[in-house]
Amino acid sequence: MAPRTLRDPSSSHTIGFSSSTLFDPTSSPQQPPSSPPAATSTTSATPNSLDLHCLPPIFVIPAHLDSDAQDEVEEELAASHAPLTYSVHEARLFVGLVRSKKRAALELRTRGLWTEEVVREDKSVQEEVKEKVSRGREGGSEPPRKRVKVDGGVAKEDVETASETEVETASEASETESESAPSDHVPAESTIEPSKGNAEAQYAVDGSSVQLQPHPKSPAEDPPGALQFQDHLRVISLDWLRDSLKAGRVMSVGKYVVYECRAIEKPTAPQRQQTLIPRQQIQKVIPARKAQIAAQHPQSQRQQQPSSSQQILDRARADAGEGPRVNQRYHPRRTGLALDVKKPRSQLLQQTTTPEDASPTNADSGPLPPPPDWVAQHVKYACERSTPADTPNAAFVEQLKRIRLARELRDDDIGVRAYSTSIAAVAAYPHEIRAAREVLRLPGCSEKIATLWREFSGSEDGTVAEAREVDDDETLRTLRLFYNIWGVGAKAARHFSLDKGWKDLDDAVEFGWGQLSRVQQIGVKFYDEFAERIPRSETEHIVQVVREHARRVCPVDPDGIEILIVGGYRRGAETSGDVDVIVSHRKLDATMNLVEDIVAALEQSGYITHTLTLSLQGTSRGQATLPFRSSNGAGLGFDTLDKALVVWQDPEWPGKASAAETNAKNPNIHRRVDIIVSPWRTVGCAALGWSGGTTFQRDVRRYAQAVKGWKFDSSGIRDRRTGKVVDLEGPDGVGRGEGIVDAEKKVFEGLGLVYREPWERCTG
DNA sequence: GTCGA
DNA sequence: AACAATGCGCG
DNA sequence: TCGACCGCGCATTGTT
Repeated sequence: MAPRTLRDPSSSHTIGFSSSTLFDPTSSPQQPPSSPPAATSTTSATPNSLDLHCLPPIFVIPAHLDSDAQDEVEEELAASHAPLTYSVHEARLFVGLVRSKKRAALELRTRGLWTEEVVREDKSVQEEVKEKVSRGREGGSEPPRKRVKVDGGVAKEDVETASETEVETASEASETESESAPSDHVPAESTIEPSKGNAEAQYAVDGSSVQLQPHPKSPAEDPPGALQFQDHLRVISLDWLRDSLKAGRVMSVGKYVVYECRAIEKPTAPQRQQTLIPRQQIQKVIPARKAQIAAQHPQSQRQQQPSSSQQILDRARADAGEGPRVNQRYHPRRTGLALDVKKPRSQLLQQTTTPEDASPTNADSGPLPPPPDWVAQHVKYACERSTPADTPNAAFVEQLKRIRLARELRDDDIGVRAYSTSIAAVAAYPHEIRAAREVLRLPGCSEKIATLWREFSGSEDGTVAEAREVDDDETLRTLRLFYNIWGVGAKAARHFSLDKGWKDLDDAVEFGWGQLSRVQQIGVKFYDEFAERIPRSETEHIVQVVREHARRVCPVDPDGIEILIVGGYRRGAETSGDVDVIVSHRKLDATMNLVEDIVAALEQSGYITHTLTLSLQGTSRGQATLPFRSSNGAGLGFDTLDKALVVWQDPEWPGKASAAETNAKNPNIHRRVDIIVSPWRTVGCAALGWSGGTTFQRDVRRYAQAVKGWKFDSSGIRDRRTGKVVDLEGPDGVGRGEGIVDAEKKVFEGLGLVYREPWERCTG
């Protein structure tokens, strides 16, 4: 980690517009303060002689003003008889500590005032374009702008600021601080709070508009009172007030204008023909509008309600109508039609082996492959069938997954569940689907999925419109960006994007760093690194390190430590998004408090850089239930797992030694590692519970519920009625000579399920 | 979106 | 301060 | 036609 000089992270001056900075001409809010913020409040001492009564209604933007400073500003204005207003809608002039258009628009927007920039006519389009280009060059808006790397990216411009941000993030994140930072400044408590200032400082630094902004264009400055542009709103820098006070006269606002705009409708559902206007063109013409347009755009998602749901269904029907011969068979209307074809269909289901119905259909037909048993028998739980990773229908599954992602981003849990079911079924189907009929007989796949398949199979490029939206729709792209932050779910992503109007990670860092939770900050910090896939070899290495540390902290019987790598790795994936590893030990008490010890040891040796969450419920309850267990004869303690979700970075790298002087930083990618500690008694449940794909897991639970009346969890099984523990692994777990996988097999067996190899649990 | 009571 | 509700992650 | 759709622990936020 880069060395850094720190200024007091908790100092408010980066944000604070304190009285002293107000009147200090040298101090610019985005620079390290030239004077401490504390000190004297000159405010009331200066009775001013300005007369601002003929100004349009003024609104003071409170952002970055502590309440004192805000009061002060308002007092000054009031003393000058300025028409202060507290309604954004009434105001025509806005003053505040705002340095960029983007920021200005955001400030107004978050107060319910949506705007679009107005460009003075003396500004040619050419200039616009030029400006855009130069802005782009500056990094203000280039597209793949890799991140927000809270550290690296900014460091170029302002090492101090950037590295400070870096430090904040790190320190906040770490009760378990173990960065190689030589400076041990951090009181671990320095949580989230201070960093807001840093984010702000950083923003000011890279805010491209800083230099560009104050284009003193219109040389014909409007005198303060003259409003040639009645409907225009102007956001002006607080410097205007400061300078006016200093000069003792009302300065023309012209050169202080940060953002000139007009109010527009909050873009809501009804603005749906907007789709017709290619967004890119808008951007080309009026680049400065970009931010607003983007911010407005979110709502346009509604526009696809008619176009996607309804229309597609309609189209589906029409589509189905096109193929008259097979129409009804393909699209039983669930009510009547299904019955109409019921006979032929059930027949078909049972003996598709025979090419009986080969004749009727069109090109994509032919004898259908024999349906697997689970299809014929409508086996609906994914845990009852084999779902290998490689499916002949991968391309279609991919489309379905995109649609599911769109549902996730729209916070449609049920839709997500529905598509997951369909995906799992399609993924389990061993033949390349050649007819919609085949889709229809899959459990969890009905009209909609069949329709999608038709669209898919009929398309040039093997895609469907609804799936393309995830990439094409700007709203969804933005949502996805935020959703991909660890610790940000659908709710928060929508909040950031739709409510706050943030458009990219920079916005989150610049405008909302302080509103992010601790783990979200970590998630942002390592956004790019967490997105990197982990090859199997690295997973193995990481687990080896975990094993060594587990042994180290288990001195009584280090050889008794047993490890199983689960998650995607166990399912055979070439790469994983994270590393999941189960640690167990045959001795019951050996696993007690083991997570904490392992985590502590790994922090100690520098592998764990952050702890995202630590679950200790198992251990604490384990202790409590021990007596309970013995007294309760049959009943075993019901331990949940202890687990640690951590950020991992290998502290060793080639050339580390020589890097000491050069301040080279650890190039190893930060990884997400989940360490699960399970008591031996339930280690089979843990293995089962951590090895399958999501849908496989859900279906294990649904199956256990529906078929057995049990409540399955990766830490054990209970009977729903009696609440008693169901022990499938033996009172002390599997015995000598048997391992974790044996325990897992017993659980399958006890559940009445055929054992599925891990690579048969790839339900997506 | 699908299934089943 | 204690508790409840919500959001999120895990597979 | 209408409800159910995994189950758990932690962290944060809201309520009293």
